[in-house]
Amino acid sequence: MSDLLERLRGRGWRLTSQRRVVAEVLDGEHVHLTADEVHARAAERLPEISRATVYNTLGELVTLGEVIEVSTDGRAKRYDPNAHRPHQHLICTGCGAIRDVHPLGNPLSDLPTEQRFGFTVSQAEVTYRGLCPTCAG
Amino acid sequence: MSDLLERLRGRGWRLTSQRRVVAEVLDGEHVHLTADEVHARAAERLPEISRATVYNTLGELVTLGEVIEVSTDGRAKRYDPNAHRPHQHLICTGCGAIRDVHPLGNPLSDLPTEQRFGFTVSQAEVTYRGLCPTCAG
DNA sequence: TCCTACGATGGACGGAATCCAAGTCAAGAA
DNA sequence: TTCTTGACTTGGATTCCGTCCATCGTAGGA
Repeated sequence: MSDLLERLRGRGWRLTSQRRVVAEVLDGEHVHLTADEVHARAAERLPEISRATVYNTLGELVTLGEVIEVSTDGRAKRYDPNAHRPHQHLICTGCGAIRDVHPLGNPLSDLPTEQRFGFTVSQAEVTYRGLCPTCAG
Repeated sequence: MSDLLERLRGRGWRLTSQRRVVAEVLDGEHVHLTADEVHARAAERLPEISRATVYNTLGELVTLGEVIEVSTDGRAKRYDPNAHRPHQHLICTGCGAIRDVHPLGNPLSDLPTEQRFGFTVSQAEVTYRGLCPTCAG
């Protein structure tokens, strides 16, 4: 993600301090932050950044394919900067911790044609759930 | 799901008219309703049922394992009464339509031990996305 | 340096879900 | 059958998450 800003500039992005800070927050963290968490971390460096701008920027990054939006539960969406390596997620049902995981095979190929009902299926998202070592005690 | 009410009674549920109506709505519909849709259908039979009661009852049914909660996107959760047959979901990214699907194999077995990071993994949920025949035009 | 269109701001707004205090009632007890 | 009680329901307030919008500011080209 280090050359993210260069790539964005190449796509005609106006490089504002707000966008730079949001991109840096995502770059530095290999976790899965909510929009509000991104806003909080961004505000440490740029105190007057608004929530609307964070939402706008995250939405743009998702549209550009630089960040993946993960809605694991009914709560706040999380933003995953690891967009260029296909992966799935493993979530602890105790504490909510999220890990990127790489299952075997391609989940998409497990859905036979007669189970697609005429849909043009383009994506398969797998969420594994269980207890992490800490929560399992 | 026909003997659902009997099972619930056996678990010490107080059998109120509201709970009966919510269970019947889910029983009769083999689709994936939102809480508000359940409330609307329930209100046809029991006009004064409140939204809070519908939320309470749905939450209890989920806790008891009689209904599955599906949070597909950032929208309203959907409630799937088909809880006793393992299945996955195929969602149209255009109109939001949901279908139950049965992929080959067991998704859980695709996650090798070294990718479990000490977690006790108990569930794998697969969401396929694509365009339905109507939206693909 | 100036211009201007694109981006930022923050407060209002909206949908979804939860919370809470007060009222109601299912079902066991007598 | 009636009584009693605690579980259940109610609906309005509240929270949470996210979007919208009119206005202001500024990045970057001329």
